[in-house]
Amino acid sequence: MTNKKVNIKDVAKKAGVSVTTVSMVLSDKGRISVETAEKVNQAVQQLGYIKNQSASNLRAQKSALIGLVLRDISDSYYAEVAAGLSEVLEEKGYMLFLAQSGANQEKFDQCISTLKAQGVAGIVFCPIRDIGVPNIDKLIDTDTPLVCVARAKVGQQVDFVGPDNMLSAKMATEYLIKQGHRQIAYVGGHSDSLSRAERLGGYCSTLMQFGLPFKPEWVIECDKSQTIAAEAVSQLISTNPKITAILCHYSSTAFGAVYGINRANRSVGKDNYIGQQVAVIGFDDVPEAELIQPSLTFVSTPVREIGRQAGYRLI
Amino acid sequence: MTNKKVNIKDVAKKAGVSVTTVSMVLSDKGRISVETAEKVNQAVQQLGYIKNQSASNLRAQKSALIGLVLRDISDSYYAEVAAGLSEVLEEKGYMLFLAQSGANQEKFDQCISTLKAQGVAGIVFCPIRDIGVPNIDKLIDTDTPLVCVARAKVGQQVDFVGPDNMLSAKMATEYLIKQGHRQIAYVGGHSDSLSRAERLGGYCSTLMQFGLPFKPEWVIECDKSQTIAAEAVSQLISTNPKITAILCHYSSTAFGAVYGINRANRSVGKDNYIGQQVAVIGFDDVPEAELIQPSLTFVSTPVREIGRQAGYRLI
DNA sequence: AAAGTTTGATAAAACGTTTTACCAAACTTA
DNA sequence: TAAGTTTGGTAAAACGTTTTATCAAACTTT
Repeated sequence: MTNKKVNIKDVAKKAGVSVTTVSMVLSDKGRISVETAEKVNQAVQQLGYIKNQSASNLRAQKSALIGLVLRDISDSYYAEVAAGLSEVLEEKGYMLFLAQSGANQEKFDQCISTLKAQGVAGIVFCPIRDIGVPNIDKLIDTDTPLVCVARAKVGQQVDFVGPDNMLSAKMATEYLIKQGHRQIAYVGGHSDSLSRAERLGGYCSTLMQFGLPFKPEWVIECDKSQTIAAEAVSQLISTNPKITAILCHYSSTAFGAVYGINRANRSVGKDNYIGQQVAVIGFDDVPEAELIQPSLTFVSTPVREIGRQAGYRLI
Repeated sequence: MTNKKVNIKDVAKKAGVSVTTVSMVLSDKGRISVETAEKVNQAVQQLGYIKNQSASNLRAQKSALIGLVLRDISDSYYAEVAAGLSEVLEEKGYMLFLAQSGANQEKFDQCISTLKAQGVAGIVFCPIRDIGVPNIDKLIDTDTPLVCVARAKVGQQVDFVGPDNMLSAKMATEYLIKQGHRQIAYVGGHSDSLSRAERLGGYCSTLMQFGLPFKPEWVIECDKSQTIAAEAVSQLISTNPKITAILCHYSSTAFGAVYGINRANRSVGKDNYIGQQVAVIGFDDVPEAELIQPSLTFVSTPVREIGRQAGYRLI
């Protein structure tokens, strides 16, 4: 039992044809008769031949590999992007390379570099917070197509796919207004967050569109943690009892808000009468959220679709 | 501006040395003087040389690539595994290939085949439900190291990494018994699920260990969905009012149980007095579960660690 | 100073494909 | 039948590395 890997030469010998012919049969190029094709395919089958992609890529100077760089695949947002991307790539016969950049610039660059060494045909990346414009520029001057996937628009330099934050904030705000709410707060996120800026834009413009005032003191910046959000919300509605609805930047902010609202002796709900209840709308996708906390509403982002779009964009 | 990619030959020319020397400097092999090393490194820097891995792999007949095959990366369990695996691989200089097999056998085989074509140094896979033993055998006869990651032990043929389902069920059961519970049910999962069998084993043996009877009618098989679980639990505790605790196979089963318990006019809680409250323990990791539903307890599985272990095992 | 050894470097052969250029045989056309 | 064209196929060069065998020069030992 020879353990040597079978290569195209072995197949050629077995089929009684030349290496060229085998290659052509396998890649469906050139002119070959049905009989020889049949012979070759049989030989392939019998020997269990698997083409060596490294050799193929080397010679053909191209590959069917796509690189994906993201901070952490266990983040459900990124995982969803990866799933969507993988779906369409697979369909087109591409393979996906996964690289986790963590939160630091150096590792990010290294990921890109490694991917290029692998000869990827394209790269999809999710920028880390503090990646500056110059750094992105550094990536661009290459011949590898790039697509940037992010939670907010990061610049004009790169092909970009992301959610329409402004639109979803508009929708959420409009929904609340149409329910009769007039005092709507926005809680959560950091002031340097682009997605927050975009959503605030949608929030703000919708208020104006309906002739409602925009009050800066109703916009609260706060950390992602539930407990901090709970505290912030509790304080907010205690000092501003007129508030009847809250837009929450993170899903965790929304869950925290539930506790904050209870702590302030109010209750969470969609009913606007008596000003007792406070409506909460969160952004982000929370699977089965309505079952876990029926009183919460979420504006979902089609994250998987974003991944798919990135794939299409690349091809 | 020549757009041709710079290769090792260019570097050699620029540094005024041979190709061999460059290769040796870059891979830290052979004997080279510090000065030449310096020259080479400078040339690399100046030209922005990136090694062509395809060529390298081809010649060296090996690669630093690891393939990961799983059903769906957006499943948080698998995503966590991927993250753990990626962490340790990165550390060791390996790269990760991601392949989604979906739920069908054919695609699974194709994934494996593609990965082999890429010349991966090893494969980590999560078997899909209906992959039979013969199929796994088919994979084994290769020279590519394999590690199987699963929610339950799938056979002895392959190197296996997975959670200790029996142990966690033992712990959960013991915990409940020590809280004073005597009537403990197990709800959720399918009878052909191995992880369920393992957990039931732990549940059952712990009952016996404490001299408690095992009642088959307290073990309910049911679908993953919350609504179905709610219905099943409601019925279970209505017909068996003595039950004071429920082990739930999926986290969704646990969330469903909450509704089922309420529907049966009981309440969820850890207190065992009066037999009014019913304790619920779920398996699986639910991030921030205690904040979402403080009354639920979960036995967590160190999924990321499993991914890491798979990585170590492979190297 | 002759013989051995170490050091630092190199030319050339591989690795397994794809592609280019070319060819004989079999048909078509004039 | 001579000249062209199509068909089915091949030999050999290339892709960019790594590795093997080899070598001159510079030291060490006798």
